[in-house]
Amino acid sequence: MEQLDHAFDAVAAYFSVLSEPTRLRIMHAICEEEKSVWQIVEELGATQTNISRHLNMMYRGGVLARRKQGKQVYYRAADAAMVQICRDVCSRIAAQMDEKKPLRGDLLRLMPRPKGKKRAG
Amino acid sequence: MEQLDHAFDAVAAYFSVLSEPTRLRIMHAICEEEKSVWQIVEELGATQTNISRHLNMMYRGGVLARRKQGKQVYYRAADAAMVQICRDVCSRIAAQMDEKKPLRGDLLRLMPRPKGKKRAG
DNA sequence: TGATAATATGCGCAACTGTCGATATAGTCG
DNA sequence: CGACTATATCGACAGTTGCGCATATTATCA
Repeated sequence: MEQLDHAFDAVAAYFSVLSEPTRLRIMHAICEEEKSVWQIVEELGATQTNISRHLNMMYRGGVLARRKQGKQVYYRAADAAMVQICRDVCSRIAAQMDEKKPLRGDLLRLMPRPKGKKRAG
Repeated sequence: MEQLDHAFDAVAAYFSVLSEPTRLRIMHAICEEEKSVWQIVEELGATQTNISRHLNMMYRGGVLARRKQGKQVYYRAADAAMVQICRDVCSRIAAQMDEKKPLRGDLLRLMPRPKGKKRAG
């Protein structure tokens, strides 16, 4: 029955991708629209080496998709449901937190939805 | 604007709790009903030291709740929504996986719901 | 072809994390 | 109180991870 180990490992690996502040900032930066590596580097104020490594890890982990155009590589969220899961976690943390904490408001503003896309209705 | 750092740190910390196979096995073991530390130790075949440490970490991280009864301490999922997030992630991973892989079926069977509780029809 | 820009990678280091054995604490029973 | 059980914590160690520097790779342009 310990074949389930592989399943737990896979889930843990997936959560691991999201368990790092820099990678969450990346998700936050590109969840609305795809951006090039350098755009992300400037927006986050981090080193190119570091961002590039995180982006590649997230890509291999199935969290990000990428597109090559000329010299640039554009990254975007691979899966809208994944971004939604991030929002859900933000809601959970905010929920068990004092309403007056500014952190609570910040949490609820993370990972905004793309603006161009309208839901039917 | 870098006050958001705290928000990202908080979310990363939350995901970190779920980014470890042993802790996911614990979630799987107790998501249906609360269990004592020793029950979990036996079910997972791990050392008491290790399980106890993980349980405490998950408790402090807000993922588990606990109840003391005599000598035993019973742990349970603190938040049904959290368990649902685990299921969502399982679904996501399974979705981008070959249907014939047995791992896919395993993923979809993780974190079963409590049997006794019925939703309003 | 060479020069330049955008991105990825090898190496080393410091910090963190999961694990274990041993032990400490808390609760129950006699 | 002491003996016993259930759980938590301490100290150490190996493996992992995030980071920066330097460098390699890929693509465009002259």
